[in-house]
Amino acid sequence: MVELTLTPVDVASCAPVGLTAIIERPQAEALASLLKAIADPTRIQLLSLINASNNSEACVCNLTEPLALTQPTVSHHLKVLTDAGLIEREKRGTWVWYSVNQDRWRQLSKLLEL
Amino acid sequence: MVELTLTPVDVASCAPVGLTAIIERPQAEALASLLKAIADPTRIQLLSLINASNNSEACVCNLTEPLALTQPTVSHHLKVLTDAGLIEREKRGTWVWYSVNQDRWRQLSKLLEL
DNA sequence: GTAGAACATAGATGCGCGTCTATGTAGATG
DNA sequence: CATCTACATAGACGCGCATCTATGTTCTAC
Repeated sequence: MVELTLTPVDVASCAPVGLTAIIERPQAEALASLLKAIADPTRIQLLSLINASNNSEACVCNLTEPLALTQPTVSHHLKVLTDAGLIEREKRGTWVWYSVNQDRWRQLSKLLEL
Repeated sequence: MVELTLTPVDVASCAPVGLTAIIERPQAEALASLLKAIADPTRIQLLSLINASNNSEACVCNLTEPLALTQPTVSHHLKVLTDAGLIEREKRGTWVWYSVNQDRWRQLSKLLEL
């Protein structure tokens, strides 16, 4: 199964100056891939849960219960977000800690400007 | 076929203050629906084409050729964007003119803040 | 080395969505 | 009224994706 062909997407080339100029197909597909990674209710809740956690980071075991999902499903969504460069993964011992990539988030905001 | 259950999505209740606080399921679904409407390369190109047109508006016949898609397909995408409240529809004679809803766009930017 | 815990991966399933062709509707023109 | 044009709607098809169960991998502890 092909997850995301761009891992992570080259945000800098997604669009010249937001949505004001004409966007060619490759850049449109890159931006769409990035948005598609966020356009899921479970992943939106994951992002908010990570941000609301202590030190703005969380491990998988802290995320399964509030979402009432199985561990593999949560791992899958975290992988989608990681591949898109929206969150970062850090293994410390047995646990894996995820945190939001704020730089990438700011880049996305600029791409959606009018 | 169920297009979008929220038409248009109630953006004001999508999230309290962006993605900093915990987002409950209904708000996450509303925000996801809105993002899903944009997370398609064809619709991103449509938005950029409309913005780059004279007076920032365009009719369907001006959008089919640059995208190399059939007219029903373009109409379908414009309906998705219209249902999401991201563009507005105005019929003048035989032509239908579409323009970007800038207020809604600004609302979306705020919802994605960290 | 063995056992258990935390997480990832593989494979299957069912639904959603992007695109098409075919057809319907509304406005302009004669 | 008849015809043409611009656009919308209906239905079908094939791919993508969100979720699950089952299993593999890695680290810790004894």
